[in-house]
Amino acid sequence: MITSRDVAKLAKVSQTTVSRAFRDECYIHPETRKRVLEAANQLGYFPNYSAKSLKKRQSKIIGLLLTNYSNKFYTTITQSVESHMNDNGYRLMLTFSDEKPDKERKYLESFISSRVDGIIYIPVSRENEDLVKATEQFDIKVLQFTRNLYEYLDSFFIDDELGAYTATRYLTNMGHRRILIIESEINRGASMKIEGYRRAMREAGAELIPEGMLYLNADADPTSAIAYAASDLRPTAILSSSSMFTLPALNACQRLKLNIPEDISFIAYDDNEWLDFMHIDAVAHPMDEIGAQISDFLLKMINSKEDDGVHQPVVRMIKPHLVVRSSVKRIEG
Amino acid sequence: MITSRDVAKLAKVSQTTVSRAFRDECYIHPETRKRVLEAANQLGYFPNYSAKSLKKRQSKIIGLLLTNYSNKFYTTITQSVESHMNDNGYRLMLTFSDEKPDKERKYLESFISSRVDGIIYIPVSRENEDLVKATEQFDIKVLQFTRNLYEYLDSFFIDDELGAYTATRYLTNMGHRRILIIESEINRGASMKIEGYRRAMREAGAELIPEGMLYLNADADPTSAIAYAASDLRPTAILSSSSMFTLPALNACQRLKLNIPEDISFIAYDDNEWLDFMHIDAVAHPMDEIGAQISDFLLKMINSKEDDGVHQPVVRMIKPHLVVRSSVKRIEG
DNA sequence: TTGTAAGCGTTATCAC
DNA sequence: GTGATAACGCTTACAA
Repeated sequence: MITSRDVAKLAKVSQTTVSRAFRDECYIHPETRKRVLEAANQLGYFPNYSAKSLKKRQSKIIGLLLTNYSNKFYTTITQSVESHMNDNGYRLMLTFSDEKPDKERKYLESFISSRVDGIIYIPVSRENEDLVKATEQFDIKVLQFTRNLYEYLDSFFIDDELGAYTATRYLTNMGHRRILIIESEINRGASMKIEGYRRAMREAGAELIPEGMLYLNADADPTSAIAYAASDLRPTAILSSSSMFTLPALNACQRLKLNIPEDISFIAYDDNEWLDFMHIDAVAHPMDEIGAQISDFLLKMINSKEDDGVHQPVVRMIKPHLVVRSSVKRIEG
Repeated sequence: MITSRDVAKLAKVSQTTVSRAFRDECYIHPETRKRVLEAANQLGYFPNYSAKSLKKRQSKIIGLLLTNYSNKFYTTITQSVESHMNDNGYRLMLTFSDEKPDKERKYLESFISSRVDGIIYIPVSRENEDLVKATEQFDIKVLQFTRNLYEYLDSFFIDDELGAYTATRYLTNMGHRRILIIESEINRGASMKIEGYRRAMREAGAELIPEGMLYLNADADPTSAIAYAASDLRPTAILSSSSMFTLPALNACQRLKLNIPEDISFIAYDDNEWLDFMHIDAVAHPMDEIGAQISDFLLKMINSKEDDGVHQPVVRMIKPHLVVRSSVKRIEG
């Protein structure tokens, strides 16, 4: 294994000088640097980041802890974040909690032991709050993403209330009153999407019946559940507020022989290219921006050294927008 | 920053003993370990992986170098690989070359400096062969994925010849003779998919005309190009052999008012859930398996220490299969 | 079973 | 500008 010592020997300089040649902040004679770099190249020398991290007390690694990749949203953000982080000299460590607190725990521990400089993560439960607090000891900056579980952490998430409101509002404006919204069971009681839905419905003077809000978990057969609920309620429109349920909802419509938009209107949450192909309206997120914004924000946190005083958590809302295509029909009240 | 020394002090043992308590291979009295672990817990101690890596000369990191996330295939594999690697105590470093040799170079360098234990990667060009060769000096195991660019590297890829053959063969069996295959321009001249297509066509005694093979690059308007080609050739079936062109091809059919399968049959390469929804036949890959297989294979490479002698490269082909739905109509010869 | 001491490959500090 | 020397926080002999 070639080390800076070997390079030093060949270049006839001290090991310290080799180290200097590989950092641009340092005082070093241009010619010396050139000689060192040549020697390094000749020997096939690559600096050892572990040693560097150990000494500098910064790993130049960002930990990304997602739940899974079920959603195009996460994969797009991942790639964007990776690109931005890399542009700034950081490497990305990728993990998935799978919505399981014990996996979240394992990964947070792993991040701490890796001495990552920052963590972007989708919190699963407050079960691992001790670890979140422990990050502070190691000067690891943590950014909550998507969910706002810890009130004292900086947070970056989609304004789902607005997203669902915008979609529902569009439906009510088009004359719809019996709207079925589908949401994940996990979010029951704390769903901002349901809040947005309610607000729009109230504003339109539409009746808010419990049957209009369908909570589903992924394991049960969602298509059947939706078909059942739809044939019961006979809604004029469906708002699939989780990408997990969009295809099942579409399937349910197909099973009930309900054409979109003739027989039923449809809006999906989270846009993608095949929804575009099928001319289905969707609540979309400015993905390119989001990745850049999260990255910049975390990098700023990392580079600021305000260890003193109380930290006022920053909460940044990302505004989604409705992409109108042709899956919503205007109907008569 | 709490170190093993602090823990040692509190537990009234030597620092070595603390180190031992955190590894299960070592001789240590159960009670001592218990005392140490308690002390560690009390102090909020987390072992420092950089120090560990430096000393042990293994980072327990796997570098994953993909081109991008345009394809569901890669995201699924990523999650699967991450999961398997984590089960075996490895962390995943994720990067994207974006098909650019200079980015590939930068990431390979980064992996080497990180002293990753293994690399799974989609090679972009042989421009960075020096780095691929350099990995050997650092005992970094490299696994090519998807593409077989270096004949001396272990390799894991989809049998695209078979995939395209199977799809085309199915079409010819259903009576089709004028089949338009769409392939990426990058692969022109070296496309195994085109090979498979040709073989099936030959076997069916179908005429192989150049117009039947459409090479496209992503930047130009693929929908128009496909629509143009289709209205020219008037194929009875389309085989979109790259997921990049599936939606454009579908769009082209829509634009030409060609219904599937009544007016035109269709098979897509790379399956996904919305193709299922649209009842479109597709060449699918055993994704769950693939992630597990790649991971196991790389881990075996890492754990084997056959530094001696010449290494016989292992080439593993993954067999895709055709998922028949209802986008192919039987027609009369 | 436990402790001592050396060293992994860097960077930081301080001379010169 | 450059070089010696001491860490960084672990693991690995080797000794007790």
